[in-house]
Amino acid sequence: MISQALALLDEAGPDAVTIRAVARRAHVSHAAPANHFPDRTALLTALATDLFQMFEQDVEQALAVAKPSYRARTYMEALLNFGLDHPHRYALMWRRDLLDWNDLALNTRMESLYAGFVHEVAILPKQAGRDPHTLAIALWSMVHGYIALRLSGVFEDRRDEVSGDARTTAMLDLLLAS
Amino acid sequence: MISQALALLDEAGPDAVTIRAVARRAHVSHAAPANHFPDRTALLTALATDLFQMFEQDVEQALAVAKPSYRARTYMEALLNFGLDHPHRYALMWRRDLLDWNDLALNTRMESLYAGFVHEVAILPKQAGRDPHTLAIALWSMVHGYIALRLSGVFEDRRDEVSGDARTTAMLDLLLAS
DNA sequence: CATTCAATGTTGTCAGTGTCAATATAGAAA
DNA sequence: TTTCTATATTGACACTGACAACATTGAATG
Repeated sequence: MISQALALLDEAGPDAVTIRAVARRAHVSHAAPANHFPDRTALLTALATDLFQMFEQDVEQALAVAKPSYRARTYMEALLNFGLDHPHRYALMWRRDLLDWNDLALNTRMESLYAGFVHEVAILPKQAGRDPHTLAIALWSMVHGYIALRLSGVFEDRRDEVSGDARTTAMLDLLLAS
Repeated sequence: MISQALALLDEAGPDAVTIRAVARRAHVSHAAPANHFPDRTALLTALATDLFQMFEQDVEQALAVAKPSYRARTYMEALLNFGLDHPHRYALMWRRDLLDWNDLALNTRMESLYAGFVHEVAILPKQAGRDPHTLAIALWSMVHGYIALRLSGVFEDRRDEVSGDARTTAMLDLLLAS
């Protein structure tokens, strides 16, 4: 069920992940999914939970080969890569109206992801007296906002791919330097 | 038509702004809106265009009474206030799947808004040799990301309203200081 | 004033959707 | 062999966006 939902998501975005479309793709009647997920929100929530888990694996993999002084930065670059490589997945993961934000499994994944990032930020050097949460939120916000705006197409006609990545690097430099 | 759509948007979010609901609210048959908007996307695009215009007026008003050295910051605070005060409006304005991103009127509004911000950033002091676009994108991304994450409810249970605003201030300080 | 015609509104229909109810089936547990 | 739980199916309902056919209205034109 979820694997078919993921395929639909990648192909045509969250809107295309309909119960009936998933059922068709699984060669099953339109009401069969109801036995596994009470409603569409539950299906999408389960899918998003898996996506958070997949992303966390990406991060762990990237951190494993990262220089000790670049761990926070590696974290952000992993987020950036995930978002730009899988726009539909990224979009779904933050769509409050489509997910059950009170779901335990989903919350656990999100907390774990965020806690990992805060930890990397907290062990950054030159943290003298500064609240790591504030810095973590600022950094996360910037990366999230940049991905969201790029996926919205806002920056699309203002620069090409290559210079965009260069700008991203410059942005991270800017904030981390401070 | 649009005023009813706005009312529905504020009450129950973008999903509630359906052609038929707008028609019902206007005491008109379900197909009447088709004479003014070819499809739902066109209706939502027109609504979003108006929202961008309304936001620009907010900004102008705020800038009119802002200290000369705080103009860029005022801009960002206006964005933040708009997003947090009108979550549904803000959400619609960046929903690529619901709007016609090639619409001329919408693009004009967005360009104008962005150009105004880049201008304020460009005239900031201590700009020595730095690309104002990079700084503008970084700042805009951070504010946008922060709003998006707060509206997603990610930060919800991590701090209360007041300290959240304090944190926002701290974030802006952080980035502008650099 | 009468006619024309473009703008706008109405009714009816279609396929697609989420959700529910009633029913069927299969397979493990007893 | 029987029972019962998990799962699948069929059918229905209300809702949606979209289209087609038709009605109304009112201003411009002769």
